[in-house]
Amino acid sequence: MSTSSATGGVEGGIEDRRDQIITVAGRLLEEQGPDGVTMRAIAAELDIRAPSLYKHIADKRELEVALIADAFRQQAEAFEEAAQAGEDTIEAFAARYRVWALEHPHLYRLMTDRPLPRSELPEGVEARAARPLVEAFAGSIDHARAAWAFAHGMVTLEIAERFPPDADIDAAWRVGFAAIASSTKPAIPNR
Amino acid sequence: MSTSSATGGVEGGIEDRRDQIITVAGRLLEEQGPDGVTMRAIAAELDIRAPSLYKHIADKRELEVALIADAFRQQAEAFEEAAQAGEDTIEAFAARYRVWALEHPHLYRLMTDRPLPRSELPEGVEARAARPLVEAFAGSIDHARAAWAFAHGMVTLEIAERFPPDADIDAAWRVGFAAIASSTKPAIPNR
DNA sequence: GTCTATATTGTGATAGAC
DNA sequence: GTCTATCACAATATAGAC
Repeated sequence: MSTSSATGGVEGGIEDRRDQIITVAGRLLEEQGPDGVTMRAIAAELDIRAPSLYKHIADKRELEVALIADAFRQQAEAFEEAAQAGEDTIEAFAARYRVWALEHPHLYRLMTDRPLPRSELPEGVEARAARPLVEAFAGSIDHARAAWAFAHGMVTLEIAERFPPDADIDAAWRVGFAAIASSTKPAIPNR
Repeated sequence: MSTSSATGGVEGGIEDRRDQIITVAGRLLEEQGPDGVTMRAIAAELDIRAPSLYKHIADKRELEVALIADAFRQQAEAFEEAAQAGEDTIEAFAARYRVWALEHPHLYRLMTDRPLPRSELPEGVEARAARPLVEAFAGSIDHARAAWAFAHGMVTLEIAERFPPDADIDAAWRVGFAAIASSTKPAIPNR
């Protein structure tokens, strides 16, 4: 996990501690879910007491913002990696999106189920993660958004275990993305 | 809201109180969000003390299950109402789905963001709510599921206020559903 | 930069009297 | 069926010593 701080600068010893705190918070989030991320638990992992954390971060919200910023960077890297490997089709991005989300289900929820703290996020992180998909749709923002909503719905229902036990999730992905991917450029491979 | 109890029977005075409790819980959920639904708050609305609630329900989970069962009934009614009015197209169901979800955002989340307590739900409620959409897709369960995922993704991102402020949400609905609705029967009106 | 002590606030749930 | 009293637990955060 890349845990570079939201503020970005390198200011010495306290910055290291801050990074440790964020890293531990992220690990607790994925291993134990949101309820596992308490100030006490974070502190315990670092062998200090909870009040000491407040010398490094203002409050718990600051931690969440840092985790969300990090999540966007990870998503962007996954997409950019795919593009560099020549896998810049809509289907390839969908596959990456699904894999990343299922590998980080709690982080995925943290970054999607509430309004984004956009003013506190580093400039451009959201746009960077979105760019490859928009480009794959030749700049059609509405199609890109529809594709995103479909992927988000699928991933969300899969994470929440809300599909019926016998559902063929792969099949739903296939027909859904086939429909949306082909809607911009009907009979031509999408690039 | 139809608050008939999950057990179904009419057993006299205590059943009425149970229904009142569920009704109040549902109202608090929508008015104040999930954190507003505390046993103390429910009791206060009914002018009794929190411990008295436990003479009518076993625990808080039983309340949630009852609310979810009720939510399915409401959705089913919305779809069946549309079908009876001759609005049995995929687009019409999508519109109903969206409206219902946006009118009951917290209830919608309660019923979608965790695994369904299927064994505790009255038989058939889930299938009844799903049937109209599956029929509109001529029985193609994969297409119905893809359509559901798209609608769920849209509604969820809308409720969470996760779209960028300038996003044209209606446009995304249009292109997304046009793609999915036309993927089964390309050039023919979908019924 | 870490500590102890503590404020403050909250939750779901039970025991037992009436 | 309602009450009072209370348990058992947990959370974020601050004050002030060292």
